[in-house]
Amino acid sequence: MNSNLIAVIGPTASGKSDLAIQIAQEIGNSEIVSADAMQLYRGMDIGTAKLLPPEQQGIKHHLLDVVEPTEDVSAVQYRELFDSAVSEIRNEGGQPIVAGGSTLYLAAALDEMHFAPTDPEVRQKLEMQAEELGNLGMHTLLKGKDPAAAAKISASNLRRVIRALEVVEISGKSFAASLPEPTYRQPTKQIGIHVERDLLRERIELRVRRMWESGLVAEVESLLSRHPQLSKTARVAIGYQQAAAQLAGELSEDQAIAETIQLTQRYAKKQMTWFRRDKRIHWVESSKDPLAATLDVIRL
RNA sequence: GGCUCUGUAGCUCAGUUGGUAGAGCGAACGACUGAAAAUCGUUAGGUCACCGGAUCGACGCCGGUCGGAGCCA
Repeated sequence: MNSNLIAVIGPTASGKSDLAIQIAQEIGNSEIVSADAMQLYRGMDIGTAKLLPPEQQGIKHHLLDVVEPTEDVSAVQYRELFDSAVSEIRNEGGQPIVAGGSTLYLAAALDEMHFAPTDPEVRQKLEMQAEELGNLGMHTLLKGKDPAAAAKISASNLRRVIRALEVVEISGKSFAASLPEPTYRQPTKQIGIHVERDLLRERIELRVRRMWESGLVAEVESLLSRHPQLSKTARVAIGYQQAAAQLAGELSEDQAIAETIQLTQRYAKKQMTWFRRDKRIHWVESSKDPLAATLDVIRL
């Protein structure tokens, strides 16, 4: 058909996984590459809405269950995983279909992004320094070393201030605090699934309730018994924090579910804010035969 | 029936001795370059339950009406 990379993106619960499978079945000879920060983790299935093998309809899926939940995966590491998955598929003459909603991972995988290097020691040093100097002190420090970055980053956003200082210290160069116009690394068709707001809210609520019915709490219990210390990323997975709080008796089941629904709604909204900026995305309406609309875009 | 407490933003609540109101959460919008399901910013919401009174002036004082909660009969 063509050699374009196909990417299905959209907010949580918009139906990316299903649409990706349908596209794969329609096109044939296709494999799916997940772009989901949490589905990377082994043992985190229910709460990440991961498709289990029987649900994968015989379509091969990549980048599910590839790291332990005690590990962090940076955007650059994700890109490496992504590149090897894509070339593996291409080497066999297959069509890769990307599906996922982790915005920074998608950008790293699909776009030209030049990430400055990182150094755990430098960062740790800065984090300790931040405890003494506070947000304002760190921001002042950044102003001295990299005024351009300081002007773009709010003093209250300590995380980004520290990262900027880290980059300046390691590379001696200014931290690029603004996102560039995105450019694909290779020819790509991005399909965005748009779901009408109220409908998405309902879907999220339903999905979260089903997670509890399907045993998310038990999954979290067993996950934590194997890995008491989850990685920084895995630890903050929506639903997992709440199920853990329920296990600890800090939240009732109703509260845990309600909080998870709430956080998921906010997450979906944040994803949409990010995606809206990308004018290259071809949006398809979830309620209007998205598969047909997608095939039209792909065949263009 | 009596006594006490209570009615302020969608929700939970702050509001000093009277000068027409704030926070957190939520919502909408946005930023985002090695943690991204992260981190952070902006904005919009209130005839302060209702009616009357005293006062130059009431969310705040007085009286009443209607809702809540608790205790005692």
